[in-house]
Amino acid sequence: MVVGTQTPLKRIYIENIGAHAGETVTLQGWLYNKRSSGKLHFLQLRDGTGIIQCVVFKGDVSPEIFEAADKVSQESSIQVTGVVKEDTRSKLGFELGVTDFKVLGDSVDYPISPKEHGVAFLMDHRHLWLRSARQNAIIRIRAEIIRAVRNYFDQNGFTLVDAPIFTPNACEGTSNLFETEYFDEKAYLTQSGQLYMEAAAAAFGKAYCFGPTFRAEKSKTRRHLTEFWMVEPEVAFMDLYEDMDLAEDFVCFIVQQVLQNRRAELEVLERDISKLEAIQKPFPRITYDEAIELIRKHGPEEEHKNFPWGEDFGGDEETIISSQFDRPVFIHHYPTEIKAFYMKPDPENPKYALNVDMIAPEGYGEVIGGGQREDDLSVLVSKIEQHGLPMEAFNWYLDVRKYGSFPHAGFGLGIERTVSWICGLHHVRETIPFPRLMDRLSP
RNA sequence: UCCUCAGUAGCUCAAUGGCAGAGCAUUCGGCUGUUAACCGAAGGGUUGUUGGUUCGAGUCCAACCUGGGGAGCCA
Repeated sequence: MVVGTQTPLKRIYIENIGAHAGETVTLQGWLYNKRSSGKLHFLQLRDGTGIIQCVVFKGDVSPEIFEAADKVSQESSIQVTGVVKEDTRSKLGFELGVTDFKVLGDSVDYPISPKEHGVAFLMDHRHLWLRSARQNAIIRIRAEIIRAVRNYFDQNGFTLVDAPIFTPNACEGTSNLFETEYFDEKAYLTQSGQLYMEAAAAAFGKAYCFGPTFRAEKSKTRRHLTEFWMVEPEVAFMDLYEDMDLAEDFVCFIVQQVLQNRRAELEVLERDISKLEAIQKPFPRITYDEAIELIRKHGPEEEHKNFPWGEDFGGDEETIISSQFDRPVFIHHYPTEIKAFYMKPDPENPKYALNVDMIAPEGYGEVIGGGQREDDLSVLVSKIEQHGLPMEAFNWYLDVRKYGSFPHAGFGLGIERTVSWICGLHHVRETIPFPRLMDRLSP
């Protein structure tokens, strides 16, 4: 603050307005919208923590200030001083009776008007779109979910072990990776930190990583981004069933934290809160075979009646399964052959893997994928050979089995799909501040 | 990669093969309680590109470009 003789302004944020009723305060922010009525101007001021109506009455301010309030344009940055008044007509419960007003920064021809816009236009202006009440609510809920993720693991004995973004090889050999130059060799952007977490589990017992991951798939659906964030816990001496216990406890915690701390934002999004309040332990657990039966029994199309065993589920099938439950559902024991090489086959029936997916309710699809890892060195070596993967790239990974192998399990939770589900959104592109899609690299 | 729909004012959209339109935004004027305020006026157009059919094309045909929705792939 400037040291001087001027009266210091009492600057506050809109979210704290209730504590200042009757006081003269100063707000700084942007003009969200304006309505005018001859001798009255109603300025909707947005400061990032909320929106408040500021009433400029011609009789209360100088002609210059009244004129300035008349001319101010949408999204100009402004400073407003006035008296905080309780007012039942306001959604916030308070208004500001303006005594002083000035424009800090002009805004000429702001492109996003109060009326409707198309998705492409809004995505081109994503940097401005984030100012809108709805996008603001989504990103605040995303931040709350991420806080809950970190708090859960930090408070339950996990150590944060960051996985690298540059990786030397196509880790799982299943999906397309982004390739980049790394001095004189090729590197790939990580698709998962899991293999590194397995090494971390041997060092820390309980470990997790949280960061961006990348997939170069040409997927063009509401559930896919090329850059997305994943949290991946891995625990030594944990089996598949304890893995499911952990996942359901974790997801319940996230939902509870959002319900507790971001209710106002859920209301902005008109989210059905009762659907979230239903997210309680235990979650139903069904096998892949049982899931197939559900699809054949409840699928609306003819092709569902004959859904073949051995095929992975698409978005359609996931929706059919999730519609049978009011909370997330675990599907475990998929056919070993359709799962990644590191999944451990069930010793009692090696045709099935000790893996698990968690399908979110309301058709939001897979939010978690995980399971128990192959811990037998020789089995893992032959799996790598079967999948045609380069053995030398996995030498370090095999060391985890070579030096004191141990049963272990973990999972990965996709942040954007979780945000999409909890917010009740149609598309994951709104769940991340600056989405990266097949056909979108900017802004 | 495939299927499908669309592209007209800054934005969202109209216009039977026959004069290029509206709402919002912008500018000007009016209004002491507005809630996507309202009322009046003004400015704003190479109808995605190229070619074709036709007396005449925003409209019909072909190719291409861009975008939306979906599938596949994938998480």
